[in-house]
Amino acid sequence: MTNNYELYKVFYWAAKTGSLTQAAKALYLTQPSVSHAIKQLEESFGLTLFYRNAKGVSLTKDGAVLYSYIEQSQTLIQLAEEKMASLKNLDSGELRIGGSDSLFKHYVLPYLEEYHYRYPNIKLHLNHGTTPEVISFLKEGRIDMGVVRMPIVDSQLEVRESIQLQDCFVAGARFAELKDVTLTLEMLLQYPTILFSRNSRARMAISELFHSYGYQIKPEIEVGSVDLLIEFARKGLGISYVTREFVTKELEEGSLFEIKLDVQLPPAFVGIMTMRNVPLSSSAAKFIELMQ
Amino acid sequence: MTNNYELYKVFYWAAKTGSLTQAAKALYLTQPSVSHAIKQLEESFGLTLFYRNAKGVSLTKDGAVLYSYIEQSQTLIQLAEEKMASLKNLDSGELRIGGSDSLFKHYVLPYLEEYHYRYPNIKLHLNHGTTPEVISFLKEGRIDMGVVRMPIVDSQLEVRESIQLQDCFVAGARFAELKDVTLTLEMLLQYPTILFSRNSRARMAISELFHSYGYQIKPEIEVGSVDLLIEFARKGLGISYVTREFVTKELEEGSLFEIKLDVQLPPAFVGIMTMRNVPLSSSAAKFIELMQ
DNA sequence: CAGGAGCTATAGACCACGTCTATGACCAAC
DNA sequence: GTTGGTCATAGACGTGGTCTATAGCTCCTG
Repeated sequence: MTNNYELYKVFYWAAKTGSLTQAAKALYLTQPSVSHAIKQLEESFGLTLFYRNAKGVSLTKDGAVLYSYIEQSQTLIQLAEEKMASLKNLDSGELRIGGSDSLFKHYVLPYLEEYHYRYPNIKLHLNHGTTPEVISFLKEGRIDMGVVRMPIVDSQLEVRESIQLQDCFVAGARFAELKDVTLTLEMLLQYPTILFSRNSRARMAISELFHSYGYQIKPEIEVGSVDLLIEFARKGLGISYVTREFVTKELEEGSLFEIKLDVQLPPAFVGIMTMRNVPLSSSAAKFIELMQ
Repeated sequence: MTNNYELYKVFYWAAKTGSLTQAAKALYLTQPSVSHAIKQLEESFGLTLFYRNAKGVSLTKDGAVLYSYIEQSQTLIQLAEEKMASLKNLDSGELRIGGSDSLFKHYVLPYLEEYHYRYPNIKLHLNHGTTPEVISFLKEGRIDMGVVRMPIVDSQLEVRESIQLQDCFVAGARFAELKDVTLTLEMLLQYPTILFSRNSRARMAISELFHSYGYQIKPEIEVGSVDLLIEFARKGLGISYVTREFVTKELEEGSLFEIKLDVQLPPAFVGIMTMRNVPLSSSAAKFIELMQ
């Protein structure tokens, strides 16, 4: 018993409308096609499904039994098709993004607001973690995309380069004497520094820079969040290494100022990671489109 | 959005087995056909349904949503097909018969026993009524077949002639003097007679017979059931007009004897009625086959 | 009662499309 | 590197689903 399921669609409409002619219209077929289809079903079961009357058809006992199953089945398919359409045009679905707290707060958030405004029925899931954590989230399929600092070298990942960030050292009023001075790395090391504690891209980048000049940077204070980096610098606890774009407000209002150095600190790029060879969900594709 | 539902069957198996190749085997297709089918579905939705891995396929988020609907839908269809098969081979279903009490008791019952023994899962419904009532049951679709006395003249009905019955007059010990006598109709009328009260075929037939000879038969007693006809005759309340085949036991044991007449009483036939132009249910077809 | 307007069934022709074979590309494991 | 598994692609083939045309039936109506 392995029927062409298409026949059930015909059966459903014939039973529902009580007329082969009406069913044909609903299915954009001709009446003989419907008649033929019903006959096929009947022959495959060895049962009569419809009484043929002068004014249409009506279900036999056996046909009514079949209908009770097929009706539900068809309804489910119709619901499925509607659901697929709503997923397609982002009337439902979800978007799962991984990244660091600071990038979320300072970079992704505005886009998320716009996205949520446009597609209010897409559920948003944000998973924060370090770059390696985000990468494994991605590989495990727990997120659709990750927003992290470049460079990323992983052949399984596809990385879209996004905005450029410039890290820098900033200090508050306590170190006002450094405002108009250009420091060397060596001079900087005389002051207490505050670095991000976790094994982040930014931390690694600055350590390497000092190392390449023969120095080693040992922070006075290590903190676990970008907000604390900023806060501690403002309070005068030391000189913080932060992303300039994330302290625009403080720099403008003067609560922090940037330390000028005689070396160029390396720029950083934000990358939007997705799995190579894994198709994007429409929600994720739309979000990436929005960010670019 | 009007898809070929056949594609959902392919999708179901692909998702269920996690492999296009396995799905192809389950459906007796080739792998490229399955691949093509899935692609069609994906294009029709504008969504990706599967991740293609080296060792098979796995559902995307969208695909998983679709599967949650389609799985149920397919299960229903499979249940429907099983149910149809069980209806076909009489593992389930019902049989609704209409007829008179006496015919049920003396004629249909043995067949019903055999039928029920062979097909214990077929539910039996017996509806008793007069011939016109049974005919309207049939026309209303409340029964599958009717067992009544002939003749039936109705172009909507198909009537299969069944066994022949012979009505006759019987009496008990009280009228022992009539045992070896052959009576004329006129002589018979001297005795008290007991007839069936309802407007039955048998009653009509005997009234007509007397009428055609210029007499009129007025029963001493009218009773509402065949059992009472027999009982009253045995008790000596009169001469009952009954169907000979229904009193075989009493005739054999001698509690009743048949009155010989000088005229031939008309024979009666039992007819099995079904609706012409309305297909028989398999349960009814089987029962009729059993009776013949 | 004849004729029309529904309905479904049947016959036969046709061509799209679903299926096939053959092959390619890719990946993982040995 | 080789082998054996996966899915994707290309192109050919032929069947089966669809069509048109028509018949047959029932009911309704003038």
